[in-house]
Amino acid sequence: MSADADEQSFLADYDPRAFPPVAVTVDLAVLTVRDGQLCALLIRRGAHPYRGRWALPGGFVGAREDLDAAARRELAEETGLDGHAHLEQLASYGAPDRDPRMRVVSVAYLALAANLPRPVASTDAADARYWPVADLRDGEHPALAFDHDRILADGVERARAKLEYTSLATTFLEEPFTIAELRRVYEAVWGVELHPANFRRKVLSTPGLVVPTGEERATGRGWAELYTRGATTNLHPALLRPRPAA
Amino acid sequence: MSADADEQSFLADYDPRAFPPVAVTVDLAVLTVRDGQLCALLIRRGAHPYRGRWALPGGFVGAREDLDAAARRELAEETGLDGHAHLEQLASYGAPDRDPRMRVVSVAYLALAANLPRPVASTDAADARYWPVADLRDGEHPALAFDHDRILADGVERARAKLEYTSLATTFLEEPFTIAELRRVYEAVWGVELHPANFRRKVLSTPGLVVPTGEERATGRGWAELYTRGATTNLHPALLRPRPAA
DNA sequence: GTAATAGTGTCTATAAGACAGTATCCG
DNA sequence: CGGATACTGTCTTATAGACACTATTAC
Repeated sequence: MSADADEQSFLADYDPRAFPPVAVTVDLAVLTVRDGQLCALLIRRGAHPYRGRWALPGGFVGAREDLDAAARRELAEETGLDGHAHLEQLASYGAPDRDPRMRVVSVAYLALAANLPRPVASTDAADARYWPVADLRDGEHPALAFDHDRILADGVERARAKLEYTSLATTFLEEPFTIAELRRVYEAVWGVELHPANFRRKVLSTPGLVVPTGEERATGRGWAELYTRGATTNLHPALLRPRPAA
Repeated sequence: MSADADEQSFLADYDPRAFPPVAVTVDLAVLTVRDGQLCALLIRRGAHPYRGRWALPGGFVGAREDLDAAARRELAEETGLDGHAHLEQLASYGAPDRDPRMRVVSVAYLALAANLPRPVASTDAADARYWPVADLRDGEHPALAFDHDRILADGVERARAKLEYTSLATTFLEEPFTIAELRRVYEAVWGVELHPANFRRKVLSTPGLVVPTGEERATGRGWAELYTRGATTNLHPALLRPRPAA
């Protein structure tokens, strides 16, 4: 009741046996674009609970490990990522019953990477592959384990939103890339068709977004100029996705 | 090494004594606008560590308590908030040494509320008051306890960004309010001056953002029309803050 | 009167949506 | 040839920034 009741609860925390056991994990929503579709890396669980169900990759946070470091370690373990991928914290999920075994608070991360050849089904899981998120949404495949449907949905929405005002779309591509390839990333992530001419004008009129290499690449028909990522990370004004009618 | 090494680590978690003790807390960045300044609610710590330092309000997450529920409970305890305040998860902070006593992972929340008369210095802390965030930034006052400077800075930036594309600014005001009062919220949060005429046009041209009551209020000089919050929560197009030069 | 504020109207620059049109290549 | 793609250019509309102007009130 006194002014340091707050402190007493902290002191209670100080005794390892005085507070309820909680595990802290990181879960990863790893997104990439494959064959024109936004895909998420999923792991098939080999044991209970949710045995046989697909789940986001993730794992325990080490005793003296930073949250970001744990996410980076898991990303490397699950994808064998060598190049630079984007990694950012997404949100935390801690419903008391989200894991039937014990109280688990999961700090979810969002990772964006260029098309990865091998899903690395070796290390930690029974199976691993990239699933188109559109298929998962349609209920065509069973729901994910735990609350991972929700986490993945939040991650996809974060990625969709960030394409509007950042240069993150370029992290889905290997350098160098063409303007049309960049446009197809936007189209895959947003699930819409964009006007090629207007998209091109918008991208090239944003200083420092992409840097022309001077090279060209033979595409399906014709030749397309090649670009690398520029220094600009924030888009002003934004490249807004088409709204579902006004 | 086998396909369920992942599972083994989960089973290890299942034994409460087999994983390192971690405490999960919620910390609140409670923002309000007082006297034209964006202010944050801070609590003066009455005990070690960081005794006497100002800190964000927060506390332990109950054994079977959801994260959001813990944040709502703490907000009610610390502010005595009766009316509707906005509350959303901000991010999680889990550097291994952020609390000298033990491993603590804090899930931070951002709360926005209308001007609150009494800081409620009674319940949990030695002292409590609203501090203008501009003063804290200038280093005019000592740094906050733990990593709360960082959390508060992240919360302020989140609030600033969300004013651009949501109707959240209205949660800083009691109804009914004038367009000028709403503008002063934007000016306080962003720390800039806005053009009154253009701001008015923008707000009134966004359908459903504010609803005229038909009443008027005597202001300093003259009469101003009164409005209440509308149903629109997302602003399209956004009300972008002035950028520090192009 | 002056100073400050609420509110209206207008001009201009910018940017986006729509679309015409050329050049190139594949089949 | 038709069809698809890379790329250029133009027209229209919507919006934001800047600013002129009136009305009202406090002092």
